[in-house]
Amino acid sequence: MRYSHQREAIQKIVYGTNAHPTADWIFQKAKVIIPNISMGTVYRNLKQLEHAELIKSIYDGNLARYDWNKEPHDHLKCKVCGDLIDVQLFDDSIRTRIKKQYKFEADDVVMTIIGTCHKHAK
Amino acid sequence: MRYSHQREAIQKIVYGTNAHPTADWIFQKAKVIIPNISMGTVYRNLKQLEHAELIKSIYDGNLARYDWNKEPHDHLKCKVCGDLIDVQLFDDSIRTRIKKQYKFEADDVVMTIIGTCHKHAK
DNA sequence: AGTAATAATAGGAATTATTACTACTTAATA
DNA sequence: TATTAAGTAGTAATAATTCCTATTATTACT
Repeated sequence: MRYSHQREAIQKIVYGTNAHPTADWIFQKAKVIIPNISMGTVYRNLKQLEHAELIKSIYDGNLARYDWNKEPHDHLKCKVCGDLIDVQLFDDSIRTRIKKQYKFEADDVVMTIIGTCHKHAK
Repeated sequence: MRYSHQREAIQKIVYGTNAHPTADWIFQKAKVIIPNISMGTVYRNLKQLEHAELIKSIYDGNLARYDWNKEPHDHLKCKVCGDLIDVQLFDDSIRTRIKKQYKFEADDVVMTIIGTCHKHAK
């Protein structure tokens, strides 16, 4: 993977937020630095960065979001404000359990807990 | 919600398979029964059935799938054959734990385990 | 049974997220 | 510094889903 100004900017944008940004959000930020950057460049580089394991992609419903946090972790999704909050719920023991119980070789556990975050407590 | 021939057909199709069908799969099946049914009708009714809690929707990556199984359950997604397998991994204790630990009111736990199913064991 | 009110439909256009294509540009390196 | 192949901008294409509108069908009320 050859260096590019565009990819460096995109990586810095993802690394600079905890907001689990979408491709479009990243595109808007990138335009400030590189005014004529195109959406295709954003998608291509996000895919490359993911492939190089420099970022992770997560699905929020039918929308892709990106995360600099490469450690296995889960998300609390607040249905009021839409926030995605990083949490650490399960350790590696889940993989062994799944393997034993279902004869399934687990690579990745993708978990999202949908509910209401503390900001909207009544 | 008023009766319609179309909705009845769509519900029966979802109830008649364990394949976690997509909207388009359901559309193809529905056309056999109602040749000039339209995609909009399929989507509208799937949404209504979900709202009436007669079916559940699940996201497989960025693609919506539908499930007659309304009990809380999780999915093993095989990355080789694409199959989604229903499993029961966690009980209600997870909700209490999430509430205590993160002050988050959990409604639904959406979990997908990505890996390789027993059919492709080497 | 006949009719009025309105939910639901078919068909197609519009939208949204994402990918593909292509001629031009730029980073790596010999 | 000249070569070459990866990367880019700009735009067209695709896929999934939603929206729109004139027409149809179900239900409620005579």
